Amino acid sequence: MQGEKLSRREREKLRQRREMLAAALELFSEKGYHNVSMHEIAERAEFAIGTLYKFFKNKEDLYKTLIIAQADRFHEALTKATKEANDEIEKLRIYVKTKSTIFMDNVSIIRLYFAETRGASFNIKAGLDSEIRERYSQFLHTLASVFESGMKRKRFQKIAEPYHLAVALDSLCNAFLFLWLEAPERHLYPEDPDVILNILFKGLVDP
Amino acid sequence: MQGEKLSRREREKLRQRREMLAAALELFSEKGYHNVSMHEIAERAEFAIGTLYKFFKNKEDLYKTLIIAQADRFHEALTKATKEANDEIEKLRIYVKTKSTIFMDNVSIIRLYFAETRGASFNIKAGLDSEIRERYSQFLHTLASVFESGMKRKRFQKIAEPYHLAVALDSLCNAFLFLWLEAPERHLYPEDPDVILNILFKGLVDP
Amino acid sequence: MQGEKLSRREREKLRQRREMLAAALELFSEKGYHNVSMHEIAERAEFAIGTLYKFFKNKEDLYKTLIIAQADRFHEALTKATKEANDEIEKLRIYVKTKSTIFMDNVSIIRLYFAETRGASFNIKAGLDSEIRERYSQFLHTLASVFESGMKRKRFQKIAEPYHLAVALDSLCNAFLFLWLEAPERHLYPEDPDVILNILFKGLVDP
Amino acid sequence: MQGEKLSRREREKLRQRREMLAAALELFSEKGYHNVSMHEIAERAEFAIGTLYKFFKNKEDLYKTLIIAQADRFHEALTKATKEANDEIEKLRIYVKTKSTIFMDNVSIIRLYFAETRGASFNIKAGLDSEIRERYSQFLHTLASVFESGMKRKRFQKIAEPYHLAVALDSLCNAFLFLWLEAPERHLYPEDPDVILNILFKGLVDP
DNA sequence: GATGAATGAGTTTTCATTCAT
DNA sequence: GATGAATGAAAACTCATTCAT
Repeated sequence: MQGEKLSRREREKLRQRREMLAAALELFSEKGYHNVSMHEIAERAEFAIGTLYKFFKNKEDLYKTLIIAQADRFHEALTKATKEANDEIEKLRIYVKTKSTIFMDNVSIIRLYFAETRGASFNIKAGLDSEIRERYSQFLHTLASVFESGMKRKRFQKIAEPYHLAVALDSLCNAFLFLWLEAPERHLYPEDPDVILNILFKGLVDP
Repeated sequence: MQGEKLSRREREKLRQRREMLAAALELFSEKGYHNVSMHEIAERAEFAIGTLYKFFKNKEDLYKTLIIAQADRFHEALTKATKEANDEIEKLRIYVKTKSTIFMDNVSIIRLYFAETRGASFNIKAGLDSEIRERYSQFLHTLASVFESGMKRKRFQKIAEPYHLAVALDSLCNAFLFLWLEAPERHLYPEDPDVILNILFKGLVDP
Repeated sequence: MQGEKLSRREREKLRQRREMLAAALELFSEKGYHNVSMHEIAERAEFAIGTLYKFFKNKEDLYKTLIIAQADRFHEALTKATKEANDEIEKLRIYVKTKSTIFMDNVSIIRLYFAETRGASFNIKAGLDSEIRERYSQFLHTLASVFESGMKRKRFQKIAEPYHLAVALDSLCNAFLFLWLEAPERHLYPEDPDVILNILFKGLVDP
Repeated sequence: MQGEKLSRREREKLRQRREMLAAALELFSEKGYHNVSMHEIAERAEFAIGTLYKFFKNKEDLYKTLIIAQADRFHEALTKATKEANDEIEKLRIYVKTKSTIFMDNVSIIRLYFAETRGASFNIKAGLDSEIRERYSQFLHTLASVFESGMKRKRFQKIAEPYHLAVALDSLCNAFLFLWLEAPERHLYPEDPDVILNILFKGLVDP
């Protein structure tokens, strides 16, 4: 993408930044925003506290950068997932599978992410909320377009607005993934995306 | 239930307690647990800080009391809602309507509640989590029994486990309610519970 | 002493006061001045906090009253002890014995007392120090008079000022009693007052 | 002992630490542990409160450090004093003189020290007590050995156990020094160690 | 006269942030 | 450019004391 070559200096900087973000991610997801100190992060990243502040203007900035980076990573992967197949039904199946995998592999970040999108954010003033939600909404539109094209191609019935269906599918995924998160032994979700899709695809009430 | 009359003293105490909880609720939901100080709560409630500590032994106790009281209130109302009609479909419709009403009328509490049940509830030391989730799970079983009896009575198809259907319905409600919360002007949800129920009732894919 | 009859009202008051002082003594000697709250004292004495303040104008006053009352009790008993025999040597022996008994029977008060007379009093501003020390000094004069009369009657050599000898004897008693207090099993003081008196009576160095 | 040169940084640190301890010592001995706040100490030492906490992890740590450092200093000086002469009587004379000098030069510390070794040392949670007393007891054994060797060399009569004589001598010193402390104008102790030694050396009662 | 609810000043401690070296 | 010592605002919580009932 970025065709320009980076100088050694710049590459070094990027590496440092990544290390700081990695340390911060570990700590925030282990203990939560308010229970992690900047000193702790600096120490874990093996930088001086002053250096940390050279890269991020304050704790909130660091946190925001982190969350947005992760959210982008997830949305990108999910967007890509909806491009994988030609058939819309298959697209949705891949989407659910991909989402499950991301979720399982990033449990701690996911918790942070939901704290931001759902919970009473500690952060209202900072506007992290809106930025994250904006991106989330953009992603939902991508997902909605799958439903839309499916309807055009008569693969799906018009039971609801495409955007609403996107909302519905995503919320079902989250709900079942959380179910699994809280009691992995009882709810063996991730192995079968069809549990979720069935609910959406089949009618509960006889037509 | 409580047949005994309360003395004036006791009634006064209860009123004070309610005022403190109300002030705390406002502040917590505005700014989040960690960004609210006990002094702030005391001031908003128009009591001295010492008085606040007479009623709640510490900040966590106050928070926990608040969350659990509200959760119980909601679960009770929702449980009652599922008893209102005889027909299962009608039960679900009433459920969705009731949930919407509660949601709209208690936006700030709802935010707090979700921070606890969904978000990285690092907010507060362990314990509240599990207590709240336990109650939530109990409620889901109540909701599941509606699906179960509906299946027995052939009103519903067996497209998924009753408990999973309960999870699905509740998560759909939450998702659409949040949608409305974030942009009330665009998504006119609450007027029509059938948007949600349609998704569940009708099949997206032709059988 | 006080010939005047006390009314029932007054007797009742005195009883209450005594109960408060008793509760305070227990608590102060268990946990120390700063680790006891007025509420605790009121509760232990089974009075309301307001009633406690009717009797003592503040915490310091209560403490002061308590310490002085106890000191007086001890000084009185010790003064009486020096009157018991005719012979000065015997007087001293009785003094040491009495002091031991008092010490053993009132260990916790003694600790408080020494905190006041020796330690860095928390209380310098209040002048408890000086009041207690004044009484202590008065008592030492009483003890000194035993040495003085013993010298006049040629029972004692004039190895030092009578007052200095009083200081010496009392400090020896305290030292050995503390020795016992800290390790009762190793230093079997109280059984033998002569250990102390020997040191005073016999010369360490050959004349 | 410490052959290594300290860097400027380290020397600076040590100086700061000393200043903090000096400020703390002044305040503690003026007003007692519980009547001194960490803010007060920081202010007197002319550091920010946070800096104080960089050096001592909490108030108790600061206090403990202070007391033990001083106690060690005194015990060292006194132990050295008992090695100065060959003759035991002379050793004791030097001991008394040294103790007087220390006492006079360190009145405020001495007050604190006695609060800890004698007074109801409720001041501070357990632990300091025993550590200080242990060291004191060790020192008494050193002093006792002077008496013991004096007895072996027939310089002293066996009027009591060496350890008891050590206790006696030390308590006599303390008693007379406190006498002077309270009323320097009346009791001109420090000029003449023989007042104390006479009491020990000469018999009060004719043999 | 007794009561105990209410008060709020004061305490210890933490931690984000700055800036001289 | 990196460092980390120094800062001090702010938080949770306690408790002596008052005063309306």
